[in-house]
Amino acid sequence: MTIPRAAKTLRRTRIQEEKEEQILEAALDVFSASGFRGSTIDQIAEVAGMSKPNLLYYFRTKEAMHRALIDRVLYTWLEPLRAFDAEGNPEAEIRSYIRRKLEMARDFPRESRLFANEVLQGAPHIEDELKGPLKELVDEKAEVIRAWAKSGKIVKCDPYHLIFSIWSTTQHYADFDVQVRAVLGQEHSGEGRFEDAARFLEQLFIGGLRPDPLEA
Amino acid sequence: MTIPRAAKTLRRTRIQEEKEEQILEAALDVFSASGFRGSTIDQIAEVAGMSKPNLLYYFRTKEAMHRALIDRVLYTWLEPLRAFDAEGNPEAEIRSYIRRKLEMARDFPRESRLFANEVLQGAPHIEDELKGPLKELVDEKAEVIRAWAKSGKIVKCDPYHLIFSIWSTTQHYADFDVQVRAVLGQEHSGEGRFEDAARFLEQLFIGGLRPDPLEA
DNA sequence: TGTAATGTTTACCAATCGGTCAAATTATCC
DNA sequence: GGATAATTTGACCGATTGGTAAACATTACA
Repeated sequence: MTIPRAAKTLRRTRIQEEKEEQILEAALDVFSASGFRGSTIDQIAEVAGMSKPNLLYYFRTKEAMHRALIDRVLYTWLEPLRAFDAEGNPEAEIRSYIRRKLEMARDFPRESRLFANEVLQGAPHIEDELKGPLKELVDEKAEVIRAWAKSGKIVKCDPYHLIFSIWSTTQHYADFDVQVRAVLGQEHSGEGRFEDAARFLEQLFIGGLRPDPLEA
Repeated sequence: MTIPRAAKTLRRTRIQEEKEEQILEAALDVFSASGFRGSTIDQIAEVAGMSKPNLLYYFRTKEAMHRALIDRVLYTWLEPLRAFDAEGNPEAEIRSYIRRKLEMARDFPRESRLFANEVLQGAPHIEDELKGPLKELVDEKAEVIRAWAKSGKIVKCDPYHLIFSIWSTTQHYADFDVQVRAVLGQEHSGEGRFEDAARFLEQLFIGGLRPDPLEA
């Protein structure tokens, strides 16, 4: 009798690697475009170019596919924030954080939308990740920012809301891409909008965080 | 033979008003939480407290319900931007725009999520509204901002990206509420977070848009 | 090369989907 | 109060949903 599920095998074969990769790629396409509830296994199967039971051979359920996808993407997604360096120059750190986040919005919009869909619908599948690893990382970086503010390197401000504002402004260009393009019109919808956005956001945040000269 | 659809009657009865109201209220609950594809008529019927065929007596299709809901909410949603006054003081106008948008995120999060879901998933049902009325309104207000920048009342910047950044930072507190609360932790998840956000955002935007003293 | 494990597919299932129908119930108005 | 229009519902429809069973095909490896 054969062991019916790839998950139960101990060593992963070459085919397993390839097919799981192929499936997660398709799943990213579909989940990011329709959210968990709005996506169907059939859609993913079609995009992946294989039969539905074949998908379910590699991932027992729709939830398992979604979870595997999230696990795979989450670590990478937090990389820019992790790179935030306490020792660095505040202005340069914030500038490069904005730039990195904007690059991710441009180059990995599906990943951004995957999380956006999930969080927007109440984060039923990633609540633990938000309250655990994400919160810990943000707490750590918020402490860095707080120290910068205290020492007068940047203006006194709430570090959490600063981080939220960088997240929201940058991810906006991935998550609300259709709206951004609709408003900018055809003539400004080229990739140049990311450079314009970078210029504006750097100006906004650098100017808005410049330490108050009266305090010192 | 009775006319089978309420939509075909010329005068709306009291019952029609009430039930349509009741349905749209339930539809807002469900659509904002799961997006169009992820929502079902049965869910809406249950929330509305009536049978599915009864819903379909007032709105022939799921799409019709969604459309009616969007039409009803869109105008109100754009009210704060419409109130943006060219004659006013730039700093005060921007400050009050931020405040109004934040109030809406706090008081009408479902409306915010309704649009967020829709836009996030490619805006298949509101593309026309985005490219038409929304774009026109934004174009008009962008011109106002551009004039302020030109006359040195605020720093020279791209007005469209300024508007995007106000939208994204404020709506973030509605659309990503779960994430905001998870990161802030239980102790800072009271309604005070909206005041903290308002304080930070006003500081950021007022500081970031202050005209460069070197130019004048 | 044989064979056991791995991978793939066709056919299918019960549950749920959006939506219809006709019958039953309720409100309106003379 | 009775006729007529408006409203409500249970039963139902075909299509789609997530997922299964089992036969079939392929691969890896001795």
